[in-house]
Amino acid sequence: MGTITKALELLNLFSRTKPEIGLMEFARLSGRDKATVHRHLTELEENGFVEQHPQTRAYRLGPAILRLTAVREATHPVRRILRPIVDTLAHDVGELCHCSLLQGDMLSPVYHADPMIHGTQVHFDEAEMLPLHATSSGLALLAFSPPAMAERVLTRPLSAYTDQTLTDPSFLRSVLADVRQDGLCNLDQAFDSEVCSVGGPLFGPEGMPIGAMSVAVPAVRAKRAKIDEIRTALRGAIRQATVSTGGILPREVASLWADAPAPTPTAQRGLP
Amino acid sequence: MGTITKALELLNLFSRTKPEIGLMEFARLSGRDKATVHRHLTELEENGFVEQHPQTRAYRLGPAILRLTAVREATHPVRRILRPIVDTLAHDVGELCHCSLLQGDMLSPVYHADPMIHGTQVHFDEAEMLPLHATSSGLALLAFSPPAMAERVLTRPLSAYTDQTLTDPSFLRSVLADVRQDGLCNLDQAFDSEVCSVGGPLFGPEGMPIGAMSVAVPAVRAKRAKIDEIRTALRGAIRQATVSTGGILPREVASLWADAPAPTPTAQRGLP
DNA sequence: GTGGACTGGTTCATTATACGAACCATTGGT
DNA sequence: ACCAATGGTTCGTATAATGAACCAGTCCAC
Repeated sequence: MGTITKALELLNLFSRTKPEIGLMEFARLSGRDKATVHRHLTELEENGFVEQHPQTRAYRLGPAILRLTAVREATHPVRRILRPIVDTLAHDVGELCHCSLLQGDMLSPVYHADPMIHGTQVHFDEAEMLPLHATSSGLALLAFSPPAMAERVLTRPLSAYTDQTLTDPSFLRSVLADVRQDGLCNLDQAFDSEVCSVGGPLFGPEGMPIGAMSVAVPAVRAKRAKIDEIRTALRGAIRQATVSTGGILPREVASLWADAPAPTPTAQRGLP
Repeated sequence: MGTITKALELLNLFSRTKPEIGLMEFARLSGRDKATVHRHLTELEENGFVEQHPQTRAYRLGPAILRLTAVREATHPVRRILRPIVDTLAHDVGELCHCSLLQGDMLSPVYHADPMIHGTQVHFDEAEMLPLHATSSGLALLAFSPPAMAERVLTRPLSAYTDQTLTDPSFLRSVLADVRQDGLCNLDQAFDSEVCSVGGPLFGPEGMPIGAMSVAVPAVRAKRAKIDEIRTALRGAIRQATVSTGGILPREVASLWADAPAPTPTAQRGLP
């Protein structure tokens, strides 16, 4: 593993619940020597990726990432475009929605919205990368990815996050086949033991999946009717998100969802 | 220079006008060997800091920075808090406003707003780091920084961006003394040959300057009355920004601006 | 106050790793 | 068919990363 990766991995140790980390804690969490971590941190600090609290000497994420995000969003405003779509979806279905982009073999959260209208809420940490094999987002994405990629992911050791996580490659292959027939992926308590989710793929300009959008529901509220409502709304949101970000819905998916409503939920009224 | 810095510096080559960069161009711009750059880029890509366009093979900023920004903003929402303040200021004075955070010996832009009500507009690239000695933001910040920092910056070679950039350390020291008397810094065409700007410092929780906010005006519109209007509005915005981000206005500045209006511009009406 | 158990930070000999000239493989233009 | 680009890879060399041992400051119990 290269030095650059070692340094950048330190940044992944920050999270919503751990926004500041001291030197020794960094060393423990990363399993590396204190001196090494210190050199990496000072170099990250010189470049503004972390900053050090002058009193406590703890480190936190620095201003450089804000600048870089502004640059990316100025020319490639994925987050800005997805935000209102996710907000609307979350409001319409009354549950937590989030979208992520593919990063290597994981999903990197981009935005999430929680309508907060229920007492129980699904917890979502945008710092946490999501595995492909244990989330509805991930399986939805894998289903429409090149077969080589799915194989690469499925033939690796698959960690179980709950006792319902699917870790059998051959069974997962059959799940992917189902998802290809359907366009969406329903998953029960595979990543979080009290959460059911429905996810679908987002496509890029070449019709390749580049990310996913999904709705997460506390298992206790995941009745059939609710899930059906979510599936309808999600299809519309995904279509809108894909088109708005400059992607194209592959023919196979477009025909699958030919009867699906347009993004405006009013289209549903005509149905029996 | 360490390997980490070499890799992270590649990210600074992206800008609003150059959102995608190919391997050879990276090598030219960074002055490093093609093989080295390629290794750095692949390692950055593995960590999601850049992504590669599958067809053109050019690189652009990746999804990881979005995730990290979300983590920082969730626990330390400087940008989210500053945005409406800068928007309001830009609207009130009708000119481009921006705020930046200190990063080493440079300023890292965090947000800017352009009311776009005039034909001529000041150009602002959030990718570009700002020098301390040649901007009103930078001098405002230096004026209230520990003397050791100002000395460190002023005794280095000071590059001239225009023929009016101040590069004489002793003269700059006198400018800083004036700024300390006044709280704000006016600068004419020191960084951009057709732009005048007024800047002031933002303070952190220990009363130390952590950034700056400024208004940039095309030189042709920089009449005395306009500048006075800007100075008044800027003082209010800076006070509001400092307080809202959890900082404290040092006593010296608070007393300087004791007669300054509260953030709401209505306070001005009572003046003769 | 003294001792001990924590921190954050630094040094320097060892060794792993980053470097770059030279090398393919493709592409696009003439 | 050729040349001039580009992106990408290889491998011997030399540089830069590593970590055990070392300070120094802080906190707390006794």
